[in-house]
Amino acid sequence: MPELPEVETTRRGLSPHVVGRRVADVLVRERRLRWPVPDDLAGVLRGREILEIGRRGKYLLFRFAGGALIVHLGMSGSLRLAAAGEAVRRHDHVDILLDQGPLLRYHDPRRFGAMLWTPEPASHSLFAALGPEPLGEEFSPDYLWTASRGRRTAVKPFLMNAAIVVGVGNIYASEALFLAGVHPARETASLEREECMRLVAAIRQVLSQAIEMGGTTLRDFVNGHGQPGYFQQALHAYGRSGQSCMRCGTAIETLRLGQRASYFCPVCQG
DNA sequence: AAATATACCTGACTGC
DNA sequence: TGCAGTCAGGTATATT
Repeated sequence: MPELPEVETTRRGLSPHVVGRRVADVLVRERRLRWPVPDDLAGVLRGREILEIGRRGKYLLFRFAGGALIVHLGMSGSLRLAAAGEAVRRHDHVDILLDQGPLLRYHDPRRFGAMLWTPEPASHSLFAALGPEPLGEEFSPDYLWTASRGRRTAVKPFLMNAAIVVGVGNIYASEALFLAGVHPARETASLEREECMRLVAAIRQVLSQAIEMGGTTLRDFVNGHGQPGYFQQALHAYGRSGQSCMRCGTAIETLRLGQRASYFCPVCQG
């Protein structure tokens, strides 16, 4: 599923191929994403030069003079380079044709993603309430400790709350809690400073390593070149219910928190 | 104010 | 073989 590492992998893969190029046209085959794709998107983008691809949390920002194209991959989305004339597959919802070379093809079976235009990305409402970037300086043990005071919820949904820290979804929350040795159902307010330190370090480590390995591909994700990631080979907890813990050998257990499956080792995360 | 539930959507899988 | 039901999950929005 596209969490921060998958979005960053896409950004890095696409940037060298599209920055500096102009949009020739936009072809929308299916506009029913999370929100409707703007019906004048082709008119807005045509002729504009892509200056940069940025990222905020799990949002990609294609920056142009005078605005930005916001792209979210949802749960099953991917954005990749395709050769002109390459066969269109089911769920290839949008093509962004460039002035030369391959085109950008947006594919999203579950259509939980989004493609929006904004003239003012800095003040867009989608970004207004987002917490700090997990790989940035602001996300520190002190920050997490302060943010966790008075919170009665379980720590796993707390870490998945984008207002606390962006980019951490179900897979990496499970992995970070395993690495930090913290039980996913632990009450957030009871976290000690030492545990906040371990959690910040674990989140940074698991996200960084996943980016290096090109993200996690469970089913749908492919990078900007259409290739899967391979961090799924490095997962310690996620999806390993009943299998032995890689640290102590105990069977990995699962429980549901906030309607989401959570995987943990009952001994290492006791 | 924070916590929880709901809606959106398709494909893979399970059980009858 | 088919069909109904369940689950997966990011995040905005509604409800408690």
